Amino acid sequence: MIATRRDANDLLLRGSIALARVEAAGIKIDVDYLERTRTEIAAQVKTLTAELRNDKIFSRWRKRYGEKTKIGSREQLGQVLFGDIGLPGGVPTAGSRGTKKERYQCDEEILAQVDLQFVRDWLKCEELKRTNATFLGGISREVCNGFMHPIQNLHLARTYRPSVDHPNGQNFPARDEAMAKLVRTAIIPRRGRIFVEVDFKGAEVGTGACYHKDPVMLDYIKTDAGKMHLDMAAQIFKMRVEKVPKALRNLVKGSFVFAEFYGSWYKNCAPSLWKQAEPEWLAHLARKTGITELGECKLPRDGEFFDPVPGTFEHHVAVIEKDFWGRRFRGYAEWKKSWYADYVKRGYFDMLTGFRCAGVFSKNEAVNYPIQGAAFHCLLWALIELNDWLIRKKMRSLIVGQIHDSMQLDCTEDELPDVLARVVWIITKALPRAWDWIIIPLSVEIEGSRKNWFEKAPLAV
DNA sequence: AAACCGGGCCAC
DNA sequence: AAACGTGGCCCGGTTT
Repeated sequence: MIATRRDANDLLLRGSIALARVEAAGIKIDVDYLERTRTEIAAQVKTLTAELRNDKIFSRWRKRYGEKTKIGSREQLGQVLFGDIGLPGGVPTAGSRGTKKERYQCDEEILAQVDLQFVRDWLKCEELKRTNATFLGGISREVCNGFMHPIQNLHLARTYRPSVDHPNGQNFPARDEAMAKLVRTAIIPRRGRIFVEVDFKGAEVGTGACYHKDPVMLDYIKTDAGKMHLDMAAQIFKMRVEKVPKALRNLVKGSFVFAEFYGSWYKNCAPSLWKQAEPEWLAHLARKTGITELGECKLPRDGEFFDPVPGTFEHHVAVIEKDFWGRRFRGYAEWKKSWYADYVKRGYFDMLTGFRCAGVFSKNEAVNYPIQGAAFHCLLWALIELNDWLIRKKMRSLIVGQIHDSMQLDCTEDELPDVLARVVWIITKALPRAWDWIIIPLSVEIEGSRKNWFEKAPLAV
């Protein structure tokens, strides 16, 4: 059955009702830990700030800005480092708010190249301040009787994805181990329960394949979806697949494969890969190919195009990109083209889940929205089913959150096996039966902890 | 003082 | 021709 706009409306309504219950349930917070940690971090920030103020770079900063000196100002730091001292690396850009005033770009990537203790300490200090303000502070502000109740929105994103606010429970640190620990330790299950996270494996890649049906992609998905990142890493860095280090595979996954899926291109991917690659990977590539230079990677300007120079990494990535879309994932590329052409002709496009997007969209938007939206709708469908079942069975276990392709549960010990079995059944069996456009196998990853979100580990079903 | 905006950074 | 998609939120800086 093809999903209709009526189906989409029903999903939105039932989804809103289910998410209202998620909001009401709320997530338990270890308030003691939270407030203790906020105090500790504040003390660390104070110490670090005092050290920064003793540095001779800060004297220079102070001399220049006087009363206006603000130690948290990136604009001022950039001016001092790259303007006054004249360190290399800073790029002046146009100022904000239509003013012509130039300022130096001063993000972490640029600052990481400055070999000064002052700058390393400044970055550390800012990260701690940000963690305390955005995440721990954000939770603390919203805690009520030991629970936070983030607002679940289904009507804000152009993609028909969800968003969450007060606080945003979808962007708590995960990748940086230290930051993740600081924040996620505060998220705990109710007394005697287990905090569970159910994750849709490869939700977006799989949903994309349901649109374009690219045979190579389908093959990867049916055998081992992760293999494509390995293959691309091997191709780009001229290694045997078995020799590709995990970190390299992850770099290629993020900075090439997914970037390309979202619509990036070699002019952006090549510098990103080059800058993040370990020296030994680049040395290996140099031995194999003679490539020792990134290349200019100059973006088109005033109608002028700058061809990559053969022998550079830019050129190398351009060639691989051509192979990526012209051979490896040709079916995906052709789908993008015809999908966009159809949209331009009609002025709208429909998702596999029945949602219609009408309006002005760029090519990247028009090909990404339907994938992102429908991928989330799979999770939403499962969340609604699980919620209904929990109510029907008078279970005490609760759904407490959702992050696009995962849901967080707060399960009682006695219900845990049944809940997990049901969730697996809903996603892997009931969902593909309900939506026959799903032509790929669905699988889930389940983790949990009796302590807190950070301590989560795989759970056996 | 409030409103607004850009830059930056967190997640998927 | 176009060129990384979607959000929330913090801070600093500027305008109202």
